[in-house]
Amino acid sequence: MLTSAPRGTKDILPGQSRHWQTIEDTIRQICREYGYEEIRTPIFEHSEVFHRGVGETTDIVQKETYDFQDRGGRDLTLRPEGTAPTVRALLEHKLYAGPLPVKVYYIGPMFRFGRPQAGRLRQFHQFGIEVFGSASPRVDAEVIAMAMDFYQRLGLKKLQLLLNSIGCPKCRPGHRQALQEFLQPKATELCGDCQKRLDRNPMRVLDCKNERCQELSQGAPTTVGYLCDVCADHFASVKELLEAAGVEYTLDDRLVRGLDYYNKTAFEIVSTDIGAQSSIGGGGRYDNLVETLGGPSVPGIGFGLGLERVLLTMENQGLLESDSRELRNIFIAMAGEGTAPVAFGLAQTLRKKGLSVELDYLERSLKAQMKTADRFHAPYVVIVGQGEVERGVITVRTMGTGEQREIPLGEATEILSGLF
RNA sequence: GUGGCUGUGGCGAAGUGGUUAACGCACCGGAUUGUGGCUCCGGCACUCGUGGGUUCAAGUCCCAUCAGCCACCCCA
Repeated sequence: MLTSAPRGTKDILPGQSRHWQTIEDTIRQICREYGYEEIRTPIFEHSEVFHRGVGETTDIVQKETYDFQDRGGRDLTLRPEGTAPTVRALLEHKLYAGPLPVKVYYIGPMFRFGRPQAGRLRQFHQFGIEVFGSASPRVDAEVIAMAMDFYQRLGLKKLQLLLNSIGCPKCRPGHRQALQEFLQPKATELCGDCQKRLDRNPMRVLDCKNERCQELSQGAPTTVGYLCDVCADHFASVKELLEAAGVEYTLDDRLVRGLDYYNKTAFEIVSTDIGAQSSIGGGGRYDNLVETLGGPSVPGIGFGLGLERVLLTMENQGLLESDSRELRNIFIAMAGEGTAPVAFGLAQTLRKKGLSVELDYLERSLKAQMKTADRFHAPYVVIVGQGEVERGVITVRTMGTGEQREIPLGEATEILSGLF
């Protein structure tokens, strides 16, 4: 299949790349305003980074990673998410030893092996941020508010912010036990996956999509019901701060994120406009991840937003302009012997003045060149004809009105750049 | 990994097993002399995803395979 991109990957063609650029511009802008600096990590890491970071029991690690060995026999993995690599970099460069908190963002491709469908690719892109070194609920609130601000700037509508707290290692055992006791009697009726989860990670039963499991877990003990004082206070503060910032949220006591490293605050943003994969972003606090990866005890929190899903939502909400062609300021048409050097030279000087200038590369008829100029929506066309060249002038045609006038070649640069 | 639907020119889309595979859009060229947008005329398919098979004959039937789409699992 030499002529098709690998399954689950997509070329971003010129008509689309414009939209990516506007999203990226928005990202850079918002990060500047919130005080986040970019970090760029490799797209592959030693496999252990993800196995230990994301969690061995996680679906992502168990069946979705792109693992390979390089020629030196190293076990490597294409990154399926951005947090673990960021933490690795934090440790490697001891960023935690500098001023805290450390606030970074990243944009880039992620890789997960799964069947492609609407809003799901094997190579997709995420915009994520991470904050290290503060356990304060202020950071939780800022991170969440920033995510919502980002969507808002792009014009996304009808989004829902789901919020939950899944507690910490102190309060989780209590909840875990209560949950297991609640589910145990019904164990045989749960789906296969959940029967395994019951033992390993019973929380996950709560957000199982299986209808029967949903019914069975009705009324089950929730994480918020078992929060320790510290976690409860923390959660209350996060909510209070969000309200103060005017960020609307929906409490969802079944929201349990799929990555093992989360604790306390967990959130997810969903859109109803992109098919079955409704989540367009999510994140949470991970106060133990840095330690898990062999570093000091440094609290962290962050989010990861799926850019394809953002784009999909924008598309389905009619937020993308359909006109895909870049505009040109000036098109230079030429016809006849000896006109090419004049046209070419003029194009260069105009470009150096900052104008977007197009000219004919196919040696086509003047008529064809005019058509091309029209397609570029060039407001002005410069016609360099043999007669003009001999007289030391060029013709400038205003496409909107069809008016033409001749100007001396020597003054062309000044006059033309003065039009913009 | 599982399931459903689909696969004809750059795109969209016809095509009851049997001559030269419609049409639309896009693209290219032309409609007297160097000029756009409208109109008109013309041009543009030696693998009908690929490989097998059935048949006198297959784009049209069967199988396999690949790919796309959608859904499940899970997630962004």
